[in-house]
Amino acid sequence: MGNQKLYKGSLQTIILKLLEENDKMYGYEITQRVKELTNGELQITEGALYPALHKLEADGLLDVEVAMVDNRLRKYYKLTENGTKETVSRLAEMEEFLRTMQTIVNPKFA
Amino acid sequence: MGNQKLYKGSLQTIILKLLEENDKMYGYEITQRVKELTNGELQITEGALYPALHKLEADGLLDVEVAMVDNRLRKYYKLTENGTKETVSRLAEMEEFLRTMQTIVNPKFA
DNA sequence: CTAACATACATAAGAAAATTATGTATATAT
DNA sequence: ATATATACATAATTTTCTTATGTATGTTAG
Repeated sequence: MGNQKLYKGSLQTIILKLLEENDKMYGYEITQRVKELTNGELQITEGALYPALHKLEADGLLDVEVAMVDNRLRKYYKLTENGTKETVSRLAEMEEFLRTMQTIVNPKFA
Repeated sequence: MGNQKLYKGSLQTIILKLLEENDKMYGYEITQRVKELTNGELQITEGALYPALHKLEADGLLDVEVAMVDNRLRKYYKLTENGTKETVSRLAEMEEFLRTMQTIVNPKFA
């Protein structure tokens, strides 16, 4: 993903959040949406993205559905029931984390 | 450190920030201050802390000064000139990261 | 008085999650 | 004809942590 190591550990949560909003998305689409959302700040690399998607699928949080569009392969991912539950708790953890980090780096606004 | 992988990548920045505020601190003190600041949310482990301090020192961002207090060894760390500069840019990156993550997980409040 | 807990350092083995590089293939624009 | 975009993938390596272990002293509770 991006250049900074700070994002390490948050990729799965980002993917889950996007799928919560968009019902189904394919890998390349996710990279583009993130780039767009963050004004280019965060560039998810393929070497990080695809293994992450495969892991989420293996863990039963995502289902995959293959499609051919314009003669190109696409793998659409969507949240499973379990994935939807897990997304809620991952987002809660993320918000807790963000609050905690704010407290540390900017105690005045905590 | 804590149990969540979200903190991965942020330990160095946390250490630098505390040293910016406190002039000089020793390892154990850092773990306690962080625990205190975060109401126990973030527990920095020794296996993460000491290698991080050694790396910051090796990179020329920290100076170390050994002391004996109550018959126990303490290694006081403080920012070098370079460390002070680096802290400013690391904190800027951290705030950018926090804003970006907020944008992603909570678009309404971006 | 002794066992647990706190203080204070350290390192080594292993796991997790990325980066970087590479590979395949099609479509479009210069 | 070449570069760029779309779309997937994996392998080698690096970074950063977790977990476990080791040394040593001081304090507190049963």
